[in-house]
Amino acid sequence: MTAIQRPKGMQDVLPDDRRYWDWIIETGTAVAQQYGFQRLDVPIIEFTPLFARGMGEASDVFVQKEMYTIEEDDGESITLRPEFTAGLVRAYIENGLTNWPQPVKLFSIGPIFRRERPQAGRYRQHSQFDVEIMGETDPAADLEVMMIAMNLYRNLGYKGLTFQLNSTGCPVCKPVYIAKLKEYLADHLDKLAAIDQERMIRNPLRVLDSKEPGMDELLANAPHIVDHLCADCESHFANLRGLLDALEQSYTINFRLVRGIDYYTKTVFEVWAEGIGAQAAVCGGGRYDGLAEAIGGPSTPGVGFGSGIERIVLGLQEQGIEPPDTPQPQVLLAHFGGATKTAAVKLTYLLRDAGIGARLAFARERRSMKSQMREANKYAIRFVLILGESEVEKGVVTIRPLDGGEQVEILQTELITWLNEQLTMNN
RNA sequence: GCGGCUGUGGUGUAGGGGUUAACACGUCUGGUUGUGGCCCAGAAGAUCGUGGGUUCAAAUCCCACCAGUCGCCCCA
Repeated sequence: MTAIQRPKGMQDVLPDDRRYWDWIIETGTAVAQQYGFQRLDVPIIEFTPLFARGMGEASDVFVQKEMYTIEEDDGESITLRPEFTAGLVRAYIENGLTNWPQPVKLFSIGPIFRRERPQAGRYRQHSQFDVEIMGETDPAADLEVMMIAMNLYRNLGYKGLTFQLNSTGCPVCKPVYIAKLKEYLADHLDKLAAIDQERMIRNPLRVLDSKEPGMDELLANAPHIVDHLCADCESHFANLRGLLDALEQSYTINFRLVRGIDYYTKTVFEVWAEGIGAQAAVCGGGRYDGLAEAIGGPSTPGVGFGSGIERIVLGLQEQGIEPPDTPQPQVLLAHFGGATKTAAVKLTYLLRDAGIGARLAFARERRSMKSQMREANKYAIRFVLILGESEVEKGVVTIRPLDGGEQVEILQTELITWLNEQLTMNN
């Protein structure tokens, strides 16, 4: 029998990688809070219709088969969340946040699930840092979520990021544009690959995102949505750009940036990083003024983004950026079994209660000093506290500094004071 | 769902038909009685991804499957 393995597309986050996660989550939380956002967590499972609605017919079939959906005995269909936004909007409506002072600024962190074929930077379970503003149409709200993303990456020391920006219009101007795009593509049908011909029928905007060779020129000459926005969308977009310019935040207007789902309106954006494979977007988001209504709530504008933590980690590692050191105990208690062990255990917990991190050497029987010293060395311990028979008898502890300093003997009653002095030095 | 590449101790690799599968790192033990790093000595740890086939003989060649990985599709 072979040992059971983890399911496809699921990752174990080992301590070495986990350092990055903690750092990212900590940094993201700090940035969001600095902007006045509050954390709200929603369940990992929601009723399936929450995700099915609002996505639109084009993505319906394709997207839904990539969800982890469970049909329950009582006939309810539930789904492992494939995104954050729908759940947060649901919670906003269900818990009456509609009656809080508007807008409501929220963030969340956690796993999401998509049943796709894994590749670099794309896993079936991945985690997102997610930020949303509900109940605000001001382009300054769009700016705010975008800047949270940028701030996060900057605080992490990320280099070489590009802000990709586009507007996807609204229910008024988007259909008009799609018709124009379709018309143009139909005129050049012979130049389209089979896959793009399909896309043209199913979800024409996606043709803009085509990876087929030779599409650059054809698409450059195609109608671009920013030239076909209605007055409202046009001014929203101009306004947002003006604010970005005022902050001297560089960005690229990318007319090929599209989102496949119907609920997006006006602003769409991504942040791209180099060196993490074909899935270069480290962050994707936009405005979704139609979503709340689509899931049965009051019409409420919203804007937000999700940023994949695994991809941020990949990018940081690619750039050789190290997370800050995580705190480790700086003392280890060595002993020789029997009464010395009991004394060591007691002293260990005394230190821990006093807020001093301590590692206790484990040993079922008498264990050699050498072995315990080697252990201390492996974990970058600064002081080995030795409790042997003679120390226990005298009520002292021998302190062996591992940095080459002189070995000293201290009264056990003075140990905490002594350590507090030593450990604050050089730190 | 489709395609490319890859599967040898914990990790990284060598071995590309012939008896006990090699090396490095890591792990553990020891180098006198209670003292680390470096060094030295030793040990543990691999059904060579799984199953079939070819052959006197397979880690090695062939097929299938599985897993990983990269890309396509899709991307909320």
